[in-house]
Amino acid sequence: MIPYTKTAVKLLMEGAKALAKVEGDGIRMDVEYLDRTIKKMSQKIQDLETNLKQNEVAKEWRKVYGAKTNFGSAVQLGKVLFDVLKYKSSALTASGRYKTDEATLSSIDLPFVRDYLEIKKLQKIHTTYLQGIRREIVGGYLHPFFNLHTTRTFRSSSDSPNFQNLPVRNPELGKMVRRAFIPRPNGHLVEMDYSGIEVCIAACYHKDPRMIEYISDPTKDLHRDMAMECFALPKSEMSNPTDEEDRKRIKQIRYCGKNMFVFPQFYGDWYRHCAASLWQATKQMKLKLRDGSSMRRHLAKKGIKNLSGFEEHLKKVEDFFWNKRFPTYNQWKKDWFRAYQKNGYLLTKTGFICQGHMRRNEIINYPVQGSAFHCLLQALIWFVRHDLKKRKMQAKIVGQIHDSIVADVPDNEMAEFVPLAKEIMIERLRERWKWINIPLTVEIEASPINGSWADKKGIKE
DNA sequence: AAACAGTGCGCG
DNA sequence: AAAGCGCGCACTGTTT
Repeated sequence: MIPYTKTAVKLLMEGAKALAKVEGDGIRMDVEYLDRTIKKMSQKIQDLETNLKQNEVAKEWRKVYGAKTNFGSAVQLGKVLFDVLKYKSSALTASGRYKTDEATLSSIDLPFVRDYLEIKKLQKIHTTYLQGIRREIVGGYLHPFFNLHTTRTFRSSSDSPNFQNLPVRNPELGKMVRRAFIPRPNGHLVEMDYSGIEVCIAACYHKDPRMIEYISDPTKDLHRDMAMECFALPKSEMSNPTDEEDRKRIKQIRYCGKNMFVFPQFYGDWYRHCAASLWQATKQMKLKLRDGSSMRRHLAKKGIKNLSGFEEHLKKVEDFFWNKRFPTYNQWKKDWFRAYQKNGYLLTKTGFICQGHMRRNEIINYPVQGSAFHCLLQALIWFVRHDLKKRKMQAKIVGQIHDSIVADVPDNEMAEFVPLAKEIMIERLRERWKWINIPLTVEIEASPINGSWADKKGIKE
């Protein structure tokens, strides 16, 4: 993929300059907190390891491997569990070895395996995040790199450390890491997030009227609707929560619809794979109905008794999704792929050409992923190279995560900064790129004054 | 010692 | 007809 039009080249050049400024400014870090937490974490992991090594399974492991024993080796673990102890292996890797990822291992009901997974998780936090970040801090500031030249789709990437994959989905671990990121004195860390930008940008390509309706009407909710269809639930089960717990229950089911059906389908997944993850989720996430009965039981009542029955059901859901619900989107995918087959390249809305040997799913996804990021990049360029400078503001952009921008804003500039952010990211962008014919929305969260990134909350506007 | 493939896992 | 897109980092085990 190479930049094609003049405007695309300009976007990359200005983007590189803006990001260089972001890298140079850096983000302030709470080094004392980090050092303290690294120490605590090392101790905790060491204790858990000592415990693990006394387990019967560990003894068996040593019997097999002797001096070569390495509790960090997933290959050894696989042999011990599946060859020696004869547990049933449910999946193999691409090269035919036993799979030992969390999804596979969590089905084995052994204290050893549970503890092993717990240690793994903590080790990831310790080495990749806490230590990995600490190593890169200079003079109290962290300067992650943001690259525009590494990615197939002309998104960005980040490294040393990667600022774009800090933990967040697990709230406890997310907070532990994000607590280390702080604003400059008397400032706020502010995160501005384009909501559902890839879905919006996809709609600018395919222009499916029913999808546009979903995006434009705030009372509509595609993820919830698809969760309902996937699990054969009536609307009453997914609306008007009775209490806080019920709200969480609905949220979990919606999460499954979003991340195990809707997004995978957009990216070119198919019903069997979706069925497998959803089916597993009913058990692993212990999905329930309002009366407390299990999702599996509910499905059984609907005549869906096992995975293959669920696959059949998902096949119908998928068919309806593409052929009845979003036929225009479906047709666009076909036409878009055919055009690539004929021409040998594709052109994105932001002026980039992708060429070379690509698979169908790549053809569908690259233009969307790239253009969505370019919206963010253009906004970031305006912030860094135009508006903040012109207004002589002290606010700084300190990072970027594909569809969100992180800024460090002095308390006395907040009232100016927030409306400016909305103006740049929504109005000005739509003015510049007329092909964006979908309303964009931006969610803004901020830390309290002098508070860390872990404490960010939605702000009143 | 450095490079590489394979695996797993963090994020959008 | 084919069958999730894009990244970076740590670690193991092998090859150069």
